[in-house]
Amino acid sequence: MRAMSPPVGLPVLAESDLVRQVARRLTDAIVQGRLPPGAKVAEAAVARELGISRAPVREAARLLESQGLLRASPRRGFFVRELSAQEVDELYALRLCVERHAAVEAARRLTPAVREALRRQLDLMRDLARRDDPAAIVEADYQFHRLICEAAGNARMLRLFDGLASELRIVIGLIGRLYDDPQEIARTHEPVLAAIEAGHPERIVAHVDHHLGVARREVGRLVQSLTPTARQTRETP
Amino acid sequence: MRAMSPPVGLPVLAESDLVRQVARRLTDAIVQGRLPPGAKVAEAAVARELGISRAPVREAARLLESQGLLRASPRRGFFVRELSAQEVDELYALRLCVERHAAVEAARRLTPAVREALRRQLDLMRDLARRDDPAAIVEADYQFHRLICEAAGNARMLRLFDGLASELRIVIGLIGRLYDDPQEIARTHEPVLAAIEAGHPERIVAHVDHHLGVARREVGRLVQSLTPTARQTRETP
DNA sequence: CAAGCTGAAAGTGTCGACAATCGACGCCCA
DNA sequence: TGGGCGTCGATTGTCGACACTTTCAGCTTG
Repeated sequence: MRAMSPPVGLPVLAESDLVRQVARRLTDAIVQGRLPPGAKVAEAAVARELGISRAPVREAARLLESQGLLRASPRRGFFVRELSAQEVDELYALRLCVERHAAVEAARRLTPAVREALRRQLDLMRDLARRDDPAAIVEADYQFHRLICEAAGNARMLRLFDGLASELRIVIGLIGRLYDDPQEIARTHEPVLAAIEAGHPERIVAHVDHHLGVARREVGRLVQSLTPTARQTRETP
Repeated sequence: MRAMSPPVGLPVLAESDLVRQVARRLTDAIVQGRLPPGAKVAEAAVARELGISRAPVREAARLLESQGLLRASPRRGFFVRELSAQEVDELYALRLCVERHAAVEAARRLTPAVREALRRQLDLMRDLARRDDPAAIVEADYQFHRLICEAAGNARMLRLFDGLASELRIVIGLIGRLYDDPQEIARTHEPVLAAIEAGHPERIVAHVDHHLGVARREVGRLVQSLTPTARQTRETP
């Protein structure tokens, strides 16, 4: 009988939600590149490895499928999604739509706390660039953009951004280093933040367009080079 | 080496994917308003009604959850998502981002076939408005916007639009008639199509903004009136 | 008479099992 | 020798079962 004792601290022991945990682990494995595009995600193997049954694994896989991280092939199982150069380009087009609006909106309701957070994030990126830690830089880059989306005050938009970012990470996780010059990442973010602080919508849009345009071309080029003519693993669409 | 016999017709027999079918039925029930916001979706009941086991129902429910149609409450089950006025507003803000870009892009690559399809859709809406069939008008309205997104040539964007539209239909299905004057719907679409045909980006954005702005305010007002102070069914977040 | 407690019923979270299907290996035959 | 075909193992799709939790109606109690 759960008396639900006084609302003291709550260690919150692992709640029974196995599905979330499995989804999380699979997501991590994908964005970290441990599960490369095209890799098969066998239910039984995952279940064995985690010491659980197949049911939660299947449900988690469905979740990731509708998030675009996995692809379900009936009677054949789940595979890590393979992104063509065109699909990557489409994702960047969507990011552009979203982040333009987010940046303008973030500027409109900019608070000192948010401005400070953005500046700190930019400092962090500069610092990481000096130390040349590619994985951490990608993460910090993502966080900077996420902060802007968060500051726009639209929860649904933030969820969308997270989804788009996850999908892009399928390929970004593969690319060792995004830019030849790590320092350049921080530099290309500076005008975006400056424009947001200045609060001129046209300039914000222009700088977001330019920044994402650079990333779009850069990633597009790298993805193109990753897929010379065809991939290694083939299956029917 | 697959000789892949001569490319004769393609019967494409129906796949046995129960999960998709269940997801489809639940989606239909929700957007048609047969499952109102806050309604409980009991796995066992659905499984019994469809004559199948609970496993496919659970997986379908997960799918709809990540699409925003259902909300999962651990140990309590799935419920049809309830949208606050603010959430509806956020969805419209996202639609604005997406459809602005889609309309401009659709204009850039407008083909005679697409132009013809858009005109026919507009005619259909005018026709339905004269007959005063609210449900059909909402459907035709949705199709018009979808055609524009499709014409933009970005598959990922189309998927996003479908998702946003589904979520909005949770509430739109509740509202008997969206506009006092049905004829007005067709009229507010005309300048959008005209701007796309003319191909001036600024005018396209302006008209899309105006059209969606009207819908946003209208739906927002109706949603507000649907939720006077609190809802009937309450549960912990 | 209202509020809290108690027990049972219903429902969820997870598991193991079974049939159907897919892919691959090896065999047979031209 | 090379290609088509049957068989076998492995995996998926689905099911029924069980333990635990939540819910609710009825009873007890202040």
